Amino acid sequence: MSENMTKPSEATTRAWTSIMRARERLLGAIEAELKAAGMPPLAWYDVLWELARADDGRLRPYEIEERTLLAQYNLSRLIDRLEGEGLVRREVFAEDGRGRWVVITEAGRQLRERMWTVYAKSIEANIGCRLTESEANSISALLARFL
Amino acid sequence: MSENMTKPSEATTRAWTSIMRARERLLGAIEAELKAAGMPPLAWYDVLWELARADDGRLRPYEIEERTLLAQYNLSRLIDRLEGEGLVRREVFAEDGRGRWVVITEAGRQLRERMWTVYAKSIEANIGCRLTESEANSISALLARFL
DNA sequence: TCACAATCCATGCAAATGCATCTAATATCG
DNA sequence: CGATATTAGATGCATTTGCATGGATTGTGA
Repeated sequence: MSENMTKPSEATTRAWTSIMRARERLLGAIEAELKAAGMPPLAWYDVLWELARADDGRLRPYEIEERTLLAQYNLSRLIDRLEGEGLVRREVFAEDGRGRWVVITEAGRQLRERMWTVYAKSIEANIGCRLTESEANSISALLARFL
Repeated sequence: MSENMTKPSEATTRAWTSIMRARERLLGAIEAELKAAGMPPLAWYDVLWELARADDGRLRPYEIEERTLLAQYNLSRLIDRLEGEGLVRREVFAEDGRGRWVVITEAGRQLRERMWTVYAKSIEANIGCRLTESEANSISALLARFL
């Protein structure tokens, strides 16, 4: 707990507010485009994507949690909604009676793909077209410090 | 509306997820430290800070909205809460009967300062100490493309 | 000037979130 | 083994958000 008491530099503070604001703006734009296309929120995509690329299309809730950074209680209820829409289903996890599998359904895979057609265009229109490849790489390399 | 149909590159997509995740992690850490110190959420800070540095310590709601990127209806109710705590007060805006002033109080200024002592430490501990000055500058320069 | 549109902010209601806690099952340790 | 702690996930409740719309005022164009 021995913290460094040094105050952040101007540059550090600007970096922080840039991260906050860029995310704000970009997420706002992208979510708006998804919504305009009649698609559900981005968090649905994140979960469906993690499931779709997992072995057998299934993960434990805590695994989804780690991969998406969703809070446990939020994920639990997001899965409720996804299940209600028939996009995933919960199955028993035999090796541990406390655990569950969350399995993506065919409808879930299809929705994810349809979301991706919109999402991809959005990412390109809001982000890709404003960065060179090397700039994009710089961003992910620099921000990797925080992951 | 003629959109570029090109799909985003790998690098672009990674840049986007880096932004989302870095913000997630950093905000989580910083909000947790504020809360641990008994402080209100970061959004309160943002509003108080914009007011504190504005002329006469006051702004119109729509000005706060622009500066903080808060949604209009969220800001309206955030101001309710701030007002309830005596941190700001609303005053009439004589030139336009639709408008309002939001004025920071002395208690508001003091709270902002106390929050800053915690917030600054958090920014340094989570961000500053992981970046050189030039890296921090690179981040803000690159992300400025989106602002 | 008068009808109509636009702007500023507030608010009712439904949905999502945060927090604390609960249940059920498993792990640990005497 | 038995008591206790820990883990996985769900949930009740209060707060916050999102969406649509409302009320009040100002701008605009015939």
